[in-house]
Amino acid sequence: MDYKKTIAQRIASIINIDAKEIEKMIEIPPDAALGDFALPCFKLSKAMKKSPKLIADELVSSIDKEGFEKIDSVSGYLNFFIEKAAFTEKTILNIISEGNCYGHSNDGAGKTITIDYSSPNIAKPFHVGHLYSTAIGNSLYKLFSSQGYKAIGINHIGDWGTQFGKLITAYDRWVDKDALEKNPINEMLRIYVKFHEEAEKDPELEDIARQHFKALEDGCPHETELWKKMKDLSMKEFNKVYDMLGIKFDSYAGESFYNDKMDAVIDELEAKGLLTESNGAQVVNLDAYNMPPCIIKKSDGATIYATRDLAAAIYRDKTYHFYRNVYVVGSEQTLHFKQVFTVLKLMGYDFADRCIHVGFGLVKFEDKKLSTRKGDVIFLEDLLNEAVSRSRELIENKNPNLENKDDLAKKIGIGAVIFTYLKNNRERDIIFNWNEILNFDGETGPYVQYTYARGRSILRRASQEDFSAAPDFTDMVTPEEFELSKLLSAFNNAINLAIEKYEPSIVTRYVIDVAKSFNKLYNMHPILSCENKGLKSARLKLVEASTIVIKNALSLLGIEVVEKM
RNA sequence: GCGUUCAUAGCUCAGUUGGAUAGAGCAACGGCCUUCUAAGCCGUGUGUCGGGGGUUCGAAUCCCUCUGGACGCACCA
Repeated sequence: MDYKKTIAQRIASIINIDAKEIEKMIEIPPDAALGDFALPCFKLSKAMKKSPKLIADELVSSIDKEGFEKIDSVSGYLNFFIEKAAFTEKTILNIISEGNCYGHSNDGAGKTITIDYSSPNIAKPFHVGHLYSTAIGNSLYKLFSSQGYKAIGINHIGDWGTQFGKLITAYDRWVDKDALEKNPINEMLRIYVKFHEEAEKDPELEDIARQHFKALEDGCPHETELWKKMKDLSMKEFNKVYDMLGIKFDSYAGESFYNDKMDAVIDELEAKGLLTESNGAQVVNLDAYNMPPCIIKKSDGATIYATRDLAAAIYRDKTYHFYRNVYVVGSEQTLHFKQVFTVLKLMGYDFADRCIHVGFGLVKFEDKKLSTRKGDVIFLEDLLNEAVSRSRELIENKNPNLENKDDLAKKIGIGAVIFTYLKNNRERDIIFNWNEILNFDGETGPYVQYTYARGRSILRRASQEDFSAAPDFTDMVTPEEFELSKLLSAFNNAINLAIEKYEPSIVTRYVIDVAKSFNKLYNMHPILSCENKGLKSARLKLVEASTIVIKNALSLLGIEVVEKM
């Protein structure tokens, strides 16, 4: 039964206020001792011209109490206590029958969501900053998919732009071809950093770089060949990281993919009278929107990222007919996306309103920013490897007899890193700290995985016992059992909120709560040695339901579970 | 200077969209493994919710203002 709805209907039948209005007012008390649901009567006070306390008192005496243990009136609040056994039984059995699909729905059937995430730049290292977009985007992909949306994961690879002019300039002068063979990203990073050092002394290099990029756009063979080579080498490296993370995309259409689609966009802007010339560049003036102009074509005739983003948005609309077009890109680009969406709107594209920029904070060191240009970066691969070897060490320490230790270490270590990235509000900056990210105690990925493994261990033992009894929930009334069941039943709320706010951390927080609640119960109430047969069986069901929810929730975050650890 | 955004315990952060005594984790200290995995559980302490106004029966949450930080502000992405 949907308690909020039921309560609202019963109250609506007594007083003359719409049930939906009442439903919105119902809340969950801060302390379970106060009740499971509550209706604050302060808002009703004005309309009914009575004191909140009197309203609550009158409702208590007249409301239908079926399905509730008791209903209290406490200082203006109407507090509802639901019948525990009936609730836990229904919740738990429902979760088990839905299994891997628990939490899923068809709410988004027929709607397509394009999600642009990860999008690293070719010829640059995939560093710890890139994981933010990658992890958030991947989780959103799974969240939307779980609700029946058709999600399209797009890796908008940064394989075009002025940086290639710089790289080609640097390649021509300083590349070490042996080093490039052995460790392509390192060598490309080295010459990219050297370019910026040299350009400080000799600004002419910047001009040469721009010329090379223009030549690339015009299809000159030398530039094109080098571009291809660097792209192939980079993609190989990126795919190594995606394999470690277990992430795949539906499309790798990067910036270069739109190279032949930009002229049409520029023509269209021209035809719609939106282009003006300013200091030799072609721009769309956005004064009316209190924004700087959006540059479409630079004064040297080359395009810029805004042009490519316009072409990409139009392409995605035509190709996917999206319901939402989501960009998981750092918050520092907020203005850029506002400009692009506004230009789309000015072009007459209504889908502009369905384009969403999902921003997130910076990953930085304690004292400074990560900077590819200066070479101040930590490779994500190094972080992941470090996390894996740390968890491998812990396994050796704590449980050396486990099988497949390497595989376990990988799932735990990488899961820990992803979990950390998805734990907090995405708008927050992440201050990169090795000790913190490699700490596996407390509210961490390993904690949740450990909880799952504990639950699975109990279920394994139970299945080996010669035990069978029909589950009987009538005695399942302790606060721990009831609280855990309530949490498990709230999985969908967490998912829906996460989707509404494009915020995976809501699911991360939720699964931490489930794990905490489970561990508390685990320590207080024996399960396998429970003497009441019916209750033991019911508790086993609760354990099973808990493992299902943990597994499904972690899966929405892109994290795997382990059976033992 | 303009714009966006943030400020909650020593540190890192939650806070269910305005509700009941503001909560976790880490760090510190103490307790719990001959009983289901101690990567766990239990206990102990700390707050002018950045300051000041306002709206409201009621504000960490909404509005204004000040202070401090982050990010952005046309030919990088």
